[in-house]
Amino acid sequence: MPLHLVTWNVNSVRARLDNVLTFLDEHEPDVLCLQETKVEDRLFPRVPFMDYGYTVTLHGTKGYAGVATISKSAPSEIHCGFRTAPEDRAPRILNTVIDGVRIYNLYVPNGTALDSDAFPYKLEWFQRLEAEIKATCGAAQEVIVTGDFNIAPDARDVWDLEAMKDSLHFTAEEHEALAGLLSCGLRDCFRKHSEEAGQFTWFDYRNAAFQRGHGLRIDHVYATGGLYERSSRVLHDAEPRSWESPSDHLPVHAWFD
DNA sequence: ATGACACGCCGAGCGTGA
Repeated sequence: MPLHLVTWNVNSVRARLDNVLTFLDEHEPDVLCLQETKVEDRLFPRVPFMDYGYTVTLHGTKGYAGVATISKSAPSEIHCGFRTAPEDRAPRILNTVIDGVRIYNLYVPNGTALDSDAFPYKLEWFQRLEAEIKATCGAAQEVIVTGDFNIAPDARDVWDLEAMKDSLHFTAEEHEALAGLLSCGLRDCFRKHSEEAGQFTWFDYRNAAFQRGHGLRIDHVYATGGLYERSSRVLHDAEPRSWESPSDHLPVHAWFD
């Protein structure tokens, strides 16, 4: 069964509602994984999504972080956050099974600054997720892990290598944490189709970064073996960036045959 | 570049993002 999945950090679903609905109407993906919804579940604008025929699955809180998985088929299984205690300090993980595929929709902690306590939290967060996903990946079920990873994997994924060296989103510790998470057989669908450098998914609002091509590739789609083989195309969609009041992230499409 | 820009927050600057 073919699958068209999109991941998009929308930087507030309410501030971006018109953009998101326009996008949904235009592309009709099977699954839309949103991050940074910045709204508690009872105030999420579910109705317009339901009017488009989608099921809305939420894990949010007031004002910051938050994830939502919008899907044509209703999930057969839903887990919010880590599956083992203690609870995460923010809503960042929505783990659903949709049409037989387990989909982890992630908003990875930013890390804030290397000398802040948010940085070790980011690294520990990856270790917890790795332990959880390793228990799943071994099973027969195919897995997609997608979302805003807040890590640029390698030199091709940053606009200024010198400036990014040893800085947040591009440290050896973060690269190790990401490698650990992926070591159970998750592979980068974008890199299946392109070795090109400078293909970014995030551009700072400041300093005309988008116009200058100053960005990072931090929004990713990873898949296990069978699904990775079925990955036919990945697209960083620049069109919504030209709309009024855009998100600082592009939506990333992933098609599976 | 301690910069910029944008979000939500019981309402004005501030924390946060990347």
